[in-house]
Amino acid sequence: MSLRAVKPQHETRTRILDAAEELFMLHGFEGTSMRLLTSSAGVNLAAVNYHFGSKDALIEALFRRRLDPMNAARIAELERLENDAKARAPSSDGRSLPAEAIIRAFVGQSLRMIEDEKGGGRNFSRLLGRTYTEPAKPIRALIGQLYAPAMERYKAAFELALPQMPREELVWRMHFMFGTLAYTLAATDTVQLIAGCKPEDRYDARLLEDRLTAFLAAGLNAPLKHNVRKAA
Amino acid sequence: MSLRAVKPQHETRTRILDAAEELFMLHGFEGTSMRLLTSSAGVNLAAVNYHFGSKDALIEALFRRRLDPMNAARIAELERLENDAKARAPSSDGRSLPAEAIIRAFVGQSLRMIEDEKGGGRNFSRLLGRTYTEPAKPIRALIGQLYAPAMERYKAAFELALPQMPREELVWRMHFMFGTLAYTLAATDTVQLIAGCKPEDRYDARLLEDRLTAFLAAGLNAPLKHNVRKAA
DNA sequence: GTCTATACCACGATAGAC
DNA sequence: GTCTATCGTGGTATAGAC
Repeated sequence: MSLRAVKPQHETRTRILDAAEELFMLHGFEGTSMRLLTSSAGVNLAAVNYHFGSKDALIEALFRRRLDPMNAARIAELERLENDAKARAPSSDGRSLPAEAIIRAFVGQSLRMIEDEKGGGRNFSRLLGRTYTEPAKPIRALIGQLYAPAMERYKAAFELALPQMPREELVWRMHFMFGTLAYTLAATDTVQLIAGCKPEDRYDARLLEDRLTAFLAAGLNAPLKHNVRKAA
Repeated sequence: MSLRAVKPQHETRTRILDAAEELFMLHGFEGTSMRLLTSSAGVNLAAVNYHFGSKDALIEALFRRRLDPMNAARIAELERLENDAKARAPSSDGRSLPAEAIIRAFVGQSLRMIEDEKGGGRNFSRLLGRTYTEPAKPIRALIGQLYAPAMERYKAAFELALPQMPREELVWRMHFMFGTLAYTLAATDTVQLIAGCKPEDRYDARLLEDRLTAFLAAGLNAPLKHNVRKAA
């Protein structure tokens, strides 16, 4: 057994990714200079270019590191719920779940990351929430691509849960839901628009999950107005 | 009577502001260089510094130009609704309005700007939606400050409309609502997370207002769960 | 007052020595 | 893997022309 300390694989890569997560969250992608980033990570200025190729490629690696496992967990959670429902009612024709359970499965994965690690997950959550509206098109495209598999599964689940809802209206309401989730993630340190709201405070992730799920489930199930029906 | 053409006051300022609105929307604040901005506006590189002082000061002027009238219109609209309600039921003790009417008054001001001008208002809408989660703290602080007067009035209106709701829950639900609005504004060209949604298409602002108002009103009026009651 | 030309330092990226 | 020098470009400041 060797006495030397375990040398983590790609330690430099990890140090860069962790520093990038925090600094991108604080100052944005363009607002974070490579000089600040590499000096914060304790690595050489050229290390990012060596390990990732460019600043953009670093950003991609940063999102893949967290988003791939997160969306895999989302899909696994949805399938677990569907299998449970099928086991409990084997005669039922579909794998239909209550819309609220689908919403909770989706948002829970994001919200739990807020209080997950000593800061890494929290930093990433805020960063992710902000990135839904990122101006740079390649980054938006990447996010869309990383979300696509989970998004398809959840969209199908919502269609099963709400067979009476026009498809176009469902798409809009899903759109609204992701907006609310994105803002909630980003807003752990965003504009204090509303007096009395202290978004800097420590969160009870479970309570926030309950609040957000209740809000979204009610919105998703809002009564259909006539003009909306006609447009669909 | 002079024959010379009317020389608009501060024409250079206006050209810079209009170009900045489009370029900041397309590439973000940090992603837009002063050299691109000034050449697009057809003005000298130093013109921004002369007329505004700095890039940050230009950003502030850009938001003030649209946001001050917009929030003034919001307050005026709310007061108009309240006076109408009072006139119709003079014996009523409060100026209480239905929550849905308050929501519509607020979001309508933003959504109508999407199809307002030949591009300026539309550009600004997207930019504004994205800026709620802007990383740069001075910009977030500015937005919060510009919204503050309208926000206070609308918060008071919601408190009148929903006297039974715990204050903390109301603040969270207002938070969710602004997130949804922000995302809806920004997402006219954002991530295509959901297959089948074509956010680039021309909007019917009135239809979008109906969809969004219905979603938000249902979320705001969502039933209160026991744990949320207890936390409040 | 308004605009132009130009200089200054920091940035991202890269090539090549170690 | 690391370090350094270097290139083109970024925001900013200012001197001076109109």
